[in-house]
Amino acid sequence: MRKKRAGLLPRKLKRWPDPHMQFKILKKSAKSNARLGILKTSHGEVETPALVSVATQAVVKTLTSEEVAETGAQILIANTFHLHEHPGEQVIQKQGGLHSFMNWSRPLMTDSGGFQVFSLGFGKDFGMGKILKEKSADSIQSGAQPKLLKITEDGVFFRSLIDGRKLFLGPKESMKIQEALGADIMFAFDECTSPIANYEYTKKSLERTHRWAKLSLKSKKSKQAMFGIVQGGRFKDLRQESARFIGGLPFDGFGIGGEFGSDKKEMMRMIGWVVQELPEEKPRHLLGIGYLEDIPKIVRAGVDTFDCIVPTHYARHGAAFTSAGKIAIAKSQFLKDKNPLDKKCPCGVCQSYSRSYICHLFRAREITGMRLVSYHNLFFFHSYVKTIREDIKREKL
RNA sequence: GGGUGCGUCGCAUAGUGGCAAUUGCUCGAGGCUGUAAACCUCGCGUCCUAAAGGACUACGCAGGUUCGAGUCCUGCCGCACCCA
Repeated sequence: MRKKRAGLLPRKLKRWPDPHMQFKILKKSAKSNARLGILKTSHGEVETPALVSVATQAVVKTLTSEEVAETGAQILIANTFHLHEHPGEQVIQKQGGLHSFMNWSRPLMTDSGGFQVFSLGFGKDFGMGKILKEKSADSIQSGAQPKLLKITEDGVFFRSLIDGRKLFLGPKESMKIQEALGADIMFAFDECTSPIANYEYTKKSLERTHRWAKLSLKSKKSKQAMFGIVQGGRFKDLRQESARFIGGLPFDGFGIGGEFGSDKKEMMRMIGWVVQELPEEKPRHLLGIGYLEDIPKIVRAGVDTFDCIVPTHYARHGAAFTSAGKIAIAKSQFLKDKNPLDKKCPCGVCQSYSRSYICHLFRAREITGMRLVSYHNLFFFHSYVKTIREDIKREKL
């Protein structure tokens, strides 16, 4: 089946590229689809399953790269759209590429800008994310365009967030930028669809994303690895079609993107449809999912890597994750609390700072409060994922 | 001693006849999943109500004018500035 599909590809795409990346599955769980693996890149190895920390603007917000490394981060993901705007890929290229620019010598990914097609488009128009939180009467019909973007067959016209100038990003442009940035793993340019997009819209978008996937592969000149992205929204046949199509292209791994319906069960079903169709031996990256409670589920579903803004984004909004649950550290009750954020946590923040102090920093709007919680949350998440890797090793998951 | 100006919900402000009263901050509650996010939404006189809504009390204090006063008038108190 897959071979047949591959036969439909243009001849140029038939040969697998020779990227500086390898994926090895060390162990498959007998209890679930979970796998223990190792992702090798020229900047080092990533033990999977792994949480990819988000460094959109070539920084994990509030932290230095050294600090990020201390939290147990193995790999980061930066963003093509944002870095193209700010400071521009040429600047980064002249500084020796993203690794050198941000002083991060471990593996790096770059997202393609496809998520911004959604977040700055329909996501913004309707004030919703890629998981529907409450029922919506709105629906995105085939042929609809977001207010501030124009989606064409060749790519997307954006408005700069900084000065309003027009920016164009398509598969070729995204590849060129990602090659200038020089991450170990790039993502194909896609359109992340909205949870209120109807079947027709999602299908048309999917076909476009598939064309873009081929063009992304075709435009690639470097030895960087590239992951294709599966779309198809909440529609089973589209998800499967997309997984088969993208899975049949000579990518080095696969991203599972797009909307994830309106509840966790639906999301897990959707991931299941896709994983079933993807080539077993290649890494699977789940894009932008990673609430703490999601992590064991997605790992059991067969996801190898996943990125999520939650540890850092929530940290800046005063939410600290602990073994006893999430706490809103800025609440006045914590001013009296001598304990660390988490008594069981061995991280540097929990060894040295009290809830009282961190609470004070938040209430006084001191940026160090955000730094301390970001560091702790990342440490906490990475430690948690490590226990999951151990669980797979010990056949507990 | 004389003159001028000002006193509004914890703080700061808007408000020159229809006002439970603007806005910001503080405070409180909620939200955030490939980061337009050190952000956003909501609440913030008291009481009743699930809510719609209702009742009461309020713009330094005391009087007055008026159908109606935070707004106009008189006196007092306090603060600031100017002149002696």
